[in-house]
Formats: sequence, C-alpha cells, structure tokens
Amino acid sequence: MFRQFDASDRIDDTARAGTAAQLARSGQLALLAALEAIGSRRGVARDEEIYAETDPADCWFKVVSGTVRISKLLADGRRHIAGFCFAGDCFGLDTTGERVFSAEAVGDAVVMRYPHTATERLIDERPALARHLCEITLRDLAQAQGRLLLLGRMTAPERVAHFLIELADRRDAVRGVDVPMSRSDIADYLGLTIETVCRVLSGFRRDGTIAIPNPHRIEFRNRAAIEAVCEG
Amino acid sequence: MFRQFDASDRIDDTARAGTAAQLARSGQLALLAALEAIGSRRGVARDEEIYAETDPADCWFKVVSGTVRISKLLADGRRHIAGFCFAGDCFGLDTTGERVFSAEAVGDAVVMRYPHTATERLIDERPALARHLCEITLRDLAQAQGRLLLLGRMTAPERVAHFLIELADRRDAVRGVDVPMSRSDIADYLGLTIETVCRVLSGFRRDGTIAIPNPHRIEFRNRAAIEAVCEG
DNA sequence: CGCCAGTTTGACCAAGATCAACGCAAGTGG
DNA sequence: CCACTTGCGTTGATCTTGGTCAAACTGGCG
Repeated sequence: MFRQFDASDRIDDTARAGTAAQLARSGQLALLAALEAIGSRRGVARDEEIYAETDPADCWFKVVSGTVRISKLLADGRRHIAGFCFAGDCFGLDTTGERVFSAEAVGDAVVMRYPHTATERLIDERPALARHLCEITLRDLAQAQGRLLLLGRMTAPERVAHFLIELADRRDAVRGVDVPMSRSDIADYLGLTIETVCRVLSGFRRDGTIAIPNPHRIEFRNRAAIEAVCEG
Repeated sequence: MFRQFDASDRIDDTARAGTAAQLARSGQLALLAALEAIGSRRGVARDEEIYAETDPADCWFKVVSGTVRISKLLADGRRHIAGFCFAGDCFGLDTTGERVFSAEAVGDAVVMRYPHTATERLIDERPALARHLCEITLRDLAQAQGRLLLLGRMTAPERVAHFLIELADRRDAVRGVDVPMSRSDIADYLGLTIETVCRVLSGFRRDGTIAIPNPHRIEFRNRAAIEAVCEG
C-alpha cells in the first residue's frame, strides 16, 4: 500500500505552517517527538528489499531520504507498482498481518521504522491521533481513486503527462523534475510498456513540450501543454 | 469514494459472529445502537441521485437494500464507476468537504444517512471506534489497490472474470450471481466498453464456463475456469 | 402492434504491445 | 588504455487487443 499513512510528514507540514500557540494547543509537537522515540533508522541499498510480499506486517516506515518503490509481482511475471514514496512519505501500514506488496529502494535510501505495537500504544494515549490518521488514510484513498481513473480511462500520453505533473507537484519542482526511477518502473506504475513510455516522452520532446538532458532529468519547456494533455 | 467506511456492516458481522460476552466486553452492540440513533432512513428510486459531485459532504450512508453506484463524469463525457455498494455496505465518507464522486441507486434502494457531526461526537465518546474505522478504511484502501492492479495490468477477460468472482464473493453466491447493474455500468467499472463486456461474456458462454439465462443473471458452469482466467 | 432501451453481434480501425535492433555510458578485465 | 560486456534507453516494424461504428435482436410497455 502506498503513501497510505503519511502521518508524520503531514504533522511536519502542520508544524512548519502553524504558530507555536497552535502547536501547543494541538500537542502535535509532542506527538512528533513521541513518534521519533519509537522509531529506528535503517539504510537501504539500491534495489534492496525493505520488506517482501507475505512478510509479517508488524511495522510501518517513513522515507528519510531517497525513493522507495511499492510493488507486486504477478504470477506470470508482470509487475505492478502501486506507488513511489519520497522523503517524508510513509508506507507499509498494512494491518492485514501479511504484506500484500513489497517495498524496495529505487536508489540508496534511508528509512525510519515504526513498530505497530508502539504506534497503537501511542494511539491509545492520544485518541485524536487515531482520527487524524483516519483522515490521512482517507486522503490517500482519494489519491488511489484518482489513479483508478488514470489507469482505467486514460491514454498513454495522458498517463505520462499526469506522471510528470504528479512528480513535479510532489517534489515542488517547477522548471523540471528529477526522475530517480527507471523507465521500467514508470511503465509498471502507469500500466504501460517501457517502449510506450519512451515513445511518448520522445513525442513530447519533438513537440518542444519537454527537454530530456539525460534519462533521469526531464525539463518543462511548456508546462501548460503538459497540463493540457492531462485533461484531454 | 466507495465502500471506504463500512463501519456498521462490519460491526454487524462481528455481532453475528461473536458471543454475547464478547459483545458486552467490546461494547459494539451499544455502538451499533448509538449509530442507529443518529441515522435517518431514505428511499431512493432507480437512477435517482443520492448525492452529486460538488455537493457538500456532511454525511455518510449505508445501504439497507438495493444497489448503489459511486461514479464520476469526466469532462469529455466518459464515465468512471468507482464501485458498487450492496446491502450492508457504506459509502460517502468524504471528509474533504465536497463530494468528488456522485452516488445513484442502480435499482430502487433504501439507504441510511448518518451526519458527520453526530458521528464525530460518537467517535469522541468512544476512542476505540476511531481506530476501528481507521482499520476498515485501510482495508478499503487495500481493495482500491487491488483494483489498481486490475485496471493497470489486466486483459479484458481477466477483468470480467474478476468482476464475476468479486460479485459472487460479496453476495455469497456459489452457483451464479444476480447482476443488478447494466452492461454499461460494468464497462465503466472495469474500464472497458459495453461491447467488449458483452463479447467477453459471450466468449465465456461459448466455452461453457457460464450460462446467461437473462442479462441480469449469470450462472457458473465451471467456476474453476473463471478463477483460472483471473490468474493468467 | 410498434416503439424504446438495453443487449448482442459483426466489420473495421487504431492505440499500444511485442519483437527486434541499435545506441550509449559505465564498468571490467586483460 | 583499450576491447568487451552489461544494463538501460531509444527507435522501428509488425501484430493483437480492444475500441468504434453500425446493424440486428430482445423483452417490456403504451
């Protein structure tokens, strides 16, 4: 499951945005500290697995640095990527006992690990946290719904355009985006083949919509055009 | 958002499964009664809207009888169906202020309406409820992830086979399933066209996998074969 | 009976998958 | 330092799946 529980990053955001008085009132600073106390840090090498399908799901994670890929291998070898997590995003909050997806580092990454048991104790102490987390999960569910639309109804150029915009929005990039993942990762995320992703990107480049100085960097020459493709 | 908050039906299930002692301990019977107290009943005619996109989202619903369709109209006229809700399923728990999808009755239906404000008061009274609802939302998120896979990577026969099995599992039907929705609804749910849905079903019928006594009834002649299609 | 909405079937078309080269940069070992 | 390999990425040719367009069929209903 991807980004389904970005508790801490949202709390981070609130902390950054709110006044000290607001913070004291909501007690979120203390909450953040409490979360820090129950977490442990772990470095992960490129393509290393953080957890595998069918592993027991006894903890959840938050990306400190790098990019994490949440994926699932089908019986016939097809792969589905449920999502990518960047610094601040959280993942792996399956309460279903067993992992349904696996998580791997796209490049070298650092993650924080939070045991479920400790998290639940924290929830018991602070009932407001549970409702907060529930809202966040609903937000992520909404994002999944958006992706359903993407995968169910959109053409290849629409999917790639959405991917670029999503990437730019999530990384606060305006002029262009770094693309840490491979073409194969993008394809499996968008439900396309590597070749189609390449062709669509090349098409955008020919139109002058984007520039591709190297495979892992895409610059916007005409962002409005990309956004127009997103619509139809 | 579909089935993202089947609080009450799951509580129902637990109530049916658990002993009286377990119920008393968990207090879920009281919870159920409290939910009943804040809800109001509403009858809905075929194709009548329960709420529309952009309506304020100040309540959530539970299907008492009939089938409800959660859908969204795209700018270009295409329609996306996020899900179907049957008796016991809940829907419409958007906390985002404004509806992103609309909900309509597939046939005549009856639903219960629960205001958000009253629900939140109930959550404040019973902190355990919030965690419970959170878990349920996570389960629905997992289901959405499964549908992502379906829409992203699966062929038309695989999608239709999954749909039939999902329908059968959710309605506890073994020999066959009632299909209350139209072919058009199925198509928009699976990201296919009406014609493709028809052709795939006709194909299954020719193979002797299913029988179609009438468009709204599909009987399994060889369930294993359908399940085999689900894999690959 | 004829109309109407929904379903089914067929003929054709196009988007994207598949198969197959080729390019290119980063190792690797002589 | 230079062949050689290896892993990606890109491009082209061809094929398949599912979409599009069109027509026929079905059952209810005025």
